[in-house]
Amino acid sequence: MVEDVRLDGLASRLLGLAARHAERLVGAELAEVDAHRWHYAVLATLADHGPASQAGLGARTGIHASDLVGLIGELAGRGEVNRAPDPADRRRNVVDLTDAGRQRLRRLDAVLARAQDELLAPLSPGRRAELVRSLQILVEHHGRPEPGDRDRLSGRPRRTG
Amino acid sequence: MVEDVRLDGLASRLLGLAARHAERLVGAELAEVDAHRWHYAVLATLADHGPASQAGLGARTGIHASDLVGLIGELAGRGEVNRAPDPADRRRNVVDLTDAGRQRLRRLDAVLARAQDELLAPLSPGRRAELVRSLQILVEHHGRPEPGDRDRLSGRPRRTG
DNA sequence: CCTATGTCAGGATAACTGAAATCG
DNA sequence: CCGATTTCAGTTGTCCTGACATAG
Repeated sequence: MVEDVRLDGLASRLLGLAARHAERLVGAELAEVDAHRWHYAVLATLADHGPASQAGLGARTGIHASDLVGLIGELAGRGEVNRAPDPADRRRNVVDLTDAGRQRLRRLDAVLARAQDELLAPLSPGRRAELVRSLQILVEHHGRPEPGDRDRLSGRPRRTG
Repeated sequence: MVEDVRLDGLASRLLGLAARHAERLVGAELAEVDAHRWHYAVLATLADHGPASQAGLGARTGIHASDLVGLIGELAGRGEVNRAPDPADRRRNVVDLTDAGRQRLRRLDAVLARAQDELLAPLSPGRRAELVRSLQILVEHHGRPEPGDRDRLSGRPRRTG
């Protein structure tokens, strides 16, 4: 007799709301040190898996190839990564962490840890672990979105309609 | 020894990924019956709480007032809701479900239930309940975003940089 | 006078599409 | 010739701001 209200028990809606809170929180804390989620994703991936092509980074981070171009450009401009053509396959760029990048990552690791803690504050440690586990199961099960896997049908609201 | 990979255990990231999957899935299924998440949110809210002003609907659904204008217009155009000026407070519109709207909501309830089931398929019933509970705790704890509560600092990547 | 509501026009951003140039 | 990679230009959807008219 707790729920006769449809929206408040909808898993998909709760996921969206919680994700929005998380993105705001993390985005705000990263902005304070002049960073962005994507910056962290790239730096962390390079640290955890070593040098990679942009295509490789895209596959691991989920960041679209076309967005990676400018993103890597920014990080390279800050001297946090190195971008150089791959001698072995000259279509590719090899992207690698610099020392400055490693240093920055340590800073961002701390910021991220704080943000996660703030985000999960109302949950007990057991619940936090369970939540992370369930989310991992979900994203693994549904895999990465294949290109062209969008809604193929119309029916969205239009402001001009 | 399971995780030396930073991104894969990040709650904020997992929430974002899972939410994206959920939105795609629900969006695709709703599109098949020519509907949108927002349509369902409004119809369900009216069914659960009775007639409301647009401001009231915005508060309950989280849909922005400026987006509600066109949205209610669409639903009214389909004959699923009724929009009429409130005699008691002539700034307001009273929005109410029509019979067609109630009928459509029953259809959408079924579609949503199917989508939730697909979304949560890899989780046991116990895990599903736990997940929903944890998400509810999170969104309640973090409340609704107050107006003007955005990131006030710069530092996001720009394509033109 | 000040606030609430509905409405309109438009901005910011994340995620995406499409296509071109280059190379394997 | 086909496919992968990087790059550029542009689109879409969601959420949001700012301004305004009207009403309490």
